[in-house]
Amino acid sequence: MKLEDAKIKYIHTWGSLATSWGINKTMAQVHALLLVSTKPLSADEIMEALKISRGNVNMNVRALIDWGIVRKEFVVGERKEFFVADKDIWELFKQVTKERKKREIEPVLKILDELKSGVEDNSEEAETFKKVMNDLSSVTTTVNGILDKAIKADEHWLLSNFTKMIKK
Amino acid sequence: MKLEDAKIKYIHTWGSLATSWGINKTMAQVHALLLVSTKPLSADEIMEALKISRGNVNMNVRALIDWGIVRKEFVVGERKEFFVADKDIWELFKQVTKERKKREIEPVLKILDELKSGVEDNSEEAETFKKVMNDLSSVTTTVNGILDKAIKADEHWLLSNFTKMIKK
DNA sequence: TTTTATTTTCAATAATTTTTGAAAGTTTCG
DNA sequence: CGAAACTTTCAAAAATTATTGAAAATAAAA
Repeated sequence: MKLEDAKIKYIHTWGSLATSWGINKTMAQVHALLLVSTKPLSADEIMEALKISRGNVNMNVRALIDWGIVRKEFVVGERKEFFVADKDIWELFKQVTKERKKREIEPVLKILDELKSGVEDNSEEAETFKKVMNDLSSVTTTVNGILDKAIKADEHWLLSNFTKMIKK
Repeated sequence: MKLEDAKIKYIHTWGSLATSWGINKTMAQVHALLLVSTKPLSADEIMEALKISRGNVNMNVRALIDWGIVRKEFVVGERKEFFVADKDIWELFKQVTKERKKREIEPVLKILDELKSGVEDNSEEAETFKKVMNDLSSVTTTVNGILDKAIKADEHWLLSNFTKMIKK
């Protein structure tokens, strides 16, 4: 396969992966483009490469910066802004996990905790409900804690712990 | 809080959580409704509770059955079908993980593997690309393996391993 | 300061996804 | 078998989400 075709295939794949996880397709594609680029890219270059508008590039680049997975890079002799994505994939994974945890897990956990304790009723039915809320909260808290640990870990840690687990 | 209000709040919360993870809102709400119901529900009851059409109920209930988290239950003296969701939340978590892994992780892993080995080019640029694909594949494979382990585990296992990890 | 380059915003538009509802299909019962 | 009860399908409509593009804002250069 030709390098350019492989890059395009990767960018497409990343776009659909994002869609299936509730993330904007273009946002993922801009990130993918930067990730496989050997040099910082300007808004114009991103527009050209992905055939999207300036406004779209701007919004998605800002979102990526907000997620902490893309940053501005100054290029000598250039007035416009250039962007890069770090190539450390383990860091990328941790950062994405951290953001999703903050945005999409923790607020739900908060509501579950309210629900498990906020119902006064003591009927059989209410107890069943509270049990379900409690179990949802418990599993979610456990997963959340594991993700926390992963966020702080280095890749080697994860791999070695994983290997130990497997062997048990 | 009144039990009915708490149920409604939970159903709404689950719907938006689903949306943010790329899952149909109604599908999640039907599941949430069944999860907090103390008895099997018919299509008519689901329509009434969520104020949605028969077609919508049918499609989403089928999808939930396909995901393995809802099943039909026969009710004596009734001709129509009734549905239930198992209340074992750890099992639910494992089943959802299993399905998402199969649907949304493994196909991507396959493509990454093609990309990391399918580029003939040996330029500096091509090597950078292959390195990125390789790292993506490696992190994804590790995570996939951990999920595999979780799917096979019981809740106690996860909790105890997690506790051990934390202490290190 | 004025001009020019560049970035940002956001209302309008387009694309995508979800839902409806009625017709067709199926199953059960008399 | 034929009718009634129930389920499924899917084209059209509605709702949601994403994108455009031009005007406004900002920043740098002259």
